[in-house]
Amino acid sequence: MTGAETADVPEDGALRTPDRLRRRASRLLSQLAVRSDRLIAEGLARADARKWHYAVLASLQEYGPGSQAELSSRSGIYRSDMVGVLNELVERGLVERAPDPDDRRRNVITISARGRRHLRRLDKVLDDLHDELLAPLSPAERDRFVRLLTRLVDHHTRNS
Amino acid sequence: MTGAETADVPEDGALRTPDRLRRRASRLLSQLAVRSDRLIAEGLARADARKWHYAVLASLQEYGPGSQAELSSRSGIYRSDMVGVLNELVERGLVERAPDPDDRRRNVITISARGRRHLRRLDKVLDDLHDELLAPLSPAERDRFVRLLTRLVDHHTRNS
DNA sequence: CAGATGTCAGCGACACTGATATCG
DNA sequence: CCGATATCAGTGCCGCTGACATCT
Repeated sequence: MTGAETADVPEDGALRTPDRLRRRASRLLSQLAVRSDRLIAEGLARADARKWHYAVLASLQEYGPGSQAELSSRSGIYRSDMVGVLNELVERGLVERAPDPDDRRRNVITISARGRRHLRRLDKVLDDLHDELLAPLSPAERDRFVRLLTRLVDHHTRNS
Repeated sequence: MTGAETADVPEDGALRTPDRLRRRASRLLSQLAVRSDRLIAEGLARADARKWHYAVLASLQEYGPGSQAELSSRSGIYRSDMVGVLNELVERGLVERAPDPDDRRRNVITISARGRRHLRRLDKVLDDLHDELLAPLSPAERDRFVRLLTRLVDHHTRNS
């Protein structure tokens, strides 16, 4: 039953199960990322938001107003995509976009009072969603998981 | 400097840094998944392969020949996308696609000798790529990481 | 002039849907 | 008739590229 004709399996003890396919970190990672993205996207959609909205609003509250290019590097959204996200946020009255008098190429983006309220709500929504995402893990495990993820992400972004 | 006007941060000790944005598991997850996908895709491309090739070949070797629908559920590729992947594999002589005499709706897919050789090579390539992916982690940490990922993926696929 | 900025149009990959013809 | 199968066309999202006009 367990594929007998191929014996190229080492005595590793770690990967001798027949599901080397399923145990590959890269596969697990992209599978989980897809589930996670969907979970988050659907949860935020119920609050009439997308994850980019949160990223921009959070970066505005934490680091203050800024040009679109600045917001772009803060939040990880491409300059090209920033435009559309800001259009949606302005439309909803969550941020204000005003031309910078000191540098007329730029727009200064500021979070509004309504935007701050919305952000607080999104933070709660996200807390709940992450509770759902990490449900099978204990608090300590969640912490370890986030720490491992952080180290990996840091490593792969430093080497750009 | 550390955002003073908002005090909705509990004394958790875990998330009191101003980068709640960056520490969100969902964000870390999708960021890392993107990096990982790219790393794997580029590595496999150098061996004239894609990750779907590996998935199909590995599932064929481990579970034996099968119809396209079977391969689809084994490997997680959608039936619709299976067609194209198999076209590429047949083109390269790595699998054989023959109509099933017992059920003329089906094709029976079989891995070829060349496919088995190719699979062994891909397994080595993937080992190296995962070494690169998980570089900052010790062997024990890699194991823990994979275990955590597995539990999360399992949880989110059981509840379909 | 080089370089930064905001904007727009488009690409390729991916997970997924829907329709269709064929067959059990 | 229902259900499964293989195939094809197409959608929406995402990270990313290229080009452009404007301004420093």
